[in-house]
Amino acid sequence: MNMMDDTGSRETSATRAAYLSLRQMILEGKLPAGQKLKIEQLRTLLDVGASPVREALSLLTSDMLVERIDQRGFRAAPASLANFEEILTLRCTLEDMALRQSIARSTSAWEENLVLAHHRMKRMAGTETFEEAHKSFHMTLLSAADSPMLLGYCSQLYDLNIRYRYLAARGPSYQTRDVVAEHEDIFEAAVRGDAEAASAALLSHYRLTGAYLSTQLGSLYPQHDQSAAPQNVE
Amino acid sequence: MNMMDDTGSRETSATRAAYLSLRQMILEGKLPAGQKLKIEQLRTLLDVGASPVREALSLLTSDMLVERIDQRGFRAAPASLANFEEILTLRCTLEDMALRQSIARSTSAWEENLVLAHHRMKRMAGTETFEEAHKSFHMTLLSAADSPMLLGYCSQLYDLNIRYRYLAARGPSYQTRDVVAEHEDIFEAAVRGDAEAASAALLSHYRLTGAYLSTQLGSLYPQHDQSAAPQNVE
DNA sequence: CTGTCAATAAATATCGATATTTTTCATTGA
DNA sequence: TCAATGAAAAATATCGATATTTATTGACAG
Repeated sequence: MNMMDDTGSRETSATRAAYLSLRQMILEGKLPAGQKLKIEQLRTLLDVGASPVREALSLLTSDMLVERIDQRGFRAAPASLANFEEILTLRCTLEDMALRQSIARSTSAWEENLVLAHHRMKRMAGTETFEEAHKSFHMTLLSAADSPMLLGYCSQLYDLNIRYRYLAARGPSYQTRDVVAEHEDIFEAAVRGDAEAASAALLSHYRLTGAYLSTQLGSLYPQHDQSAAPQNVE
Repeated sequence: MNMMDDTGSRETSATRAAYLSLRQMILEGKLPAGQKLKIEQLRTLLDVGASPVREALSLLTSDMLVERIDQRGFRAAPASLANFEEILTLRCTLEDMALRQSIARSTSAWEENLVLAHHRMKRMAGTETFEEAHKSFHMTLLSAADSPMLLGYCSQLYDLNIRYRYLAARGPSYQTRDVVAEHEDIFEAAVRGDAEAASAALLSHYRLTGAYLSTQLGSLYPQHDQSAAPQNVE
């Protein structure tokens, strides 16, 4: 006897809850890049046992958001200008590939999903859920590609990029480019089935944002490049 | 009071040991694709507690060798012809990219490493450590590319591919192609600094092996795609 | 027969308590 | 003064014991 006295929801494991919280905190920079992540500290912060925390951190390793150092704990993955640029390059290559596949396999269901995702993103502009809708739009673009691993990489890289957006937001000024029009271009070309134009618009979108972020980040990272990100254990 | 009566060695954490063992077992097919991985079973098999096992499995999730289903445990990642082909495609794209970068940034140290890796691989032909030397050769080829994440993906995909080689080895016949000459071609072109030729040779190498594996696998997977087999062995 | 439901069995998830490292920091001997 | 050293403190890793959840089975009603 005991049970769900928590207000209605419940339903997830402690590990999953910890995973989602930690992930969000890292993406938003509440847990700064490179910072040591102490179990005991997180344990009390999230109010769960040590096991779920450890497991959540292990899981976050898959996302390259956390690094594990054998026998000496975990830390939030470091950030650097070089890492950001690598992410940008990889995204351009992989999303280009995925987008072309997706357009080539376009179906009416996909088209409809895309229309919806685009509409919702515009609707959400400025609100808290914009970030979510924005990712949804970009992933929907790619979703007709029949290649789960490729889509997984794209999703992962997208998230890694978010972290840099939050980081850049702390820099000097804020952007003023017409992102809405850029999305419109991508959207139109995709629905039209024009892979060439869609890809060009998408890459341009990323590169413009990338250039902007780079300058912002440049003022945060003088020039010390340091030890980038050795990802795989082993 | 207590202590290391284990014969001298020791030195790694239980989690790491479990990680390496499980990884090897999955790659070699001793833990068949799709199979449920029960904690208790593995706990006794590896002779460690449940925590290291769980953590190792979480870690293997990063490598896409294990799937985690919330609240109902882990299982070895399923295998399918479609998955194999996806891996092949991604490898071709990513290794092509990495190889070109690597050759573009070629240094004499890299050249020397490559000569060594190639020599060792030839030396090891037929022995137990060939697999290791073979991977080392391929990764050395790419190693001058200054892109840790890209190399991480390549390494991961390489490993996923190994699993299919083991699977295919159970199929009807065994290959008779001149793999040594193919490696020689790649090697020569790379040292010569001819990115175009090296890339062509590398992709051809992968596609030939891929075509061979596909036919072998075709006879193992009639046409049913996936959903795995929730079977228990023992 | 056949599908539903409750009781039981099995497995997963989580906690709390140690054992083992790593880190820190003051001390000592050149 | 400064490096080497060695406890003490802090943190990680691991175990063993439960709580929870999912899977199984068999009885019973339709």
